[in-house]
Amino acid sequence: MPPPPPITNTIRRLRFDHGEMTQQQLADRIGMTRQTVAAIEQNKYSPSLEAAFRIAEVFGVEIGEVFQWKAEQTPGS
Amino acid sequence: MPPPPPITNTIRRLRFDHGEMTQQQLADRIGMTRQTVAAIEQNKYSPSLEAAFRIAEVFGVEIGEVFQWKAEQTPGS
DNA sequence: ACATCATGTAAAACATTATTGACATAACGT
DNA sequence: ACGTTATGTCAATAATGTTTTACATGATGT
Repeated sequence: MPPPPPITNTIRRLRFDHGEMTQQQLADRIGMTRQTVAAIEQNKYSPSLEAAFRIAEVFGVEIGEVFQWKAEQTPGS
Repeated sequence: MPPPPPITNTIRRLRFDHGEMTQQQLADRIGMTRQTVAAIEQNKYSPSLEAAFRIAEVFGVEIGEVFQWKAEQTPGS
C-alpha cells in the first residue's frame, strides 16, 4: 500500500452540500468510475490535474477548495 | 504521441517574471527533473495534482493562474 | 425475507506521468 | 575556437493513476 499523498480533499462534504450527490453521479459527470471517485475521496491517491479541474467545476469552486496541499515538511531539527 | 491535454499553462511566463528562473532551478525547487518541467511547460502532458500545487507555490499564485483548463468541447452541431 | 442502492475494497490489466541517460542546438563569455 | 549554460528531444524504464470485474456490508423500502 503506497503512502497516502500529502493532499487532502473535501469531496465528501461537497457532495452532500450539493443535494447528496452520490459517488456514481459525480463519477458520471467527470467521466470517471465510481471506484476512482471513492479512492480519491478516501485519499488513497491524488487525481490527475485534469480530474481535479473537472471535480472543481462540478461543484463550482476553485481547485483549492476541493483539494488542500500539505506543504513539504522540512525534515526538522 | 498522445494528444496534448486540454490544459494550458503559463509556466514559461511565470519563470521569466520571477528573475528568469531556469527550468533546472524550478525543477530543483519542486523536486522534479528538468526534462519533466520542460515537458509540462510545452504541454506534452499535464502534471500530477501534487506537482501542480508545488509549481503554484513556487510562484506564489493559485493553481488556476498556472494552469488553465479548456472545458469539454461538446461534439458540436 | 427480499430487492435495491450507496459505499468499501481488492487484484489485474491498462493508461498516463515521471525519471534517467544520452545527444543535439543556440547563446554567451573568454 | 573553446567551454559553459539553457533548452529541446528521444528511447527505455519506473512509478502512479484509472478501469474493469467482482464480492462485501449497511441502510432503505416492500
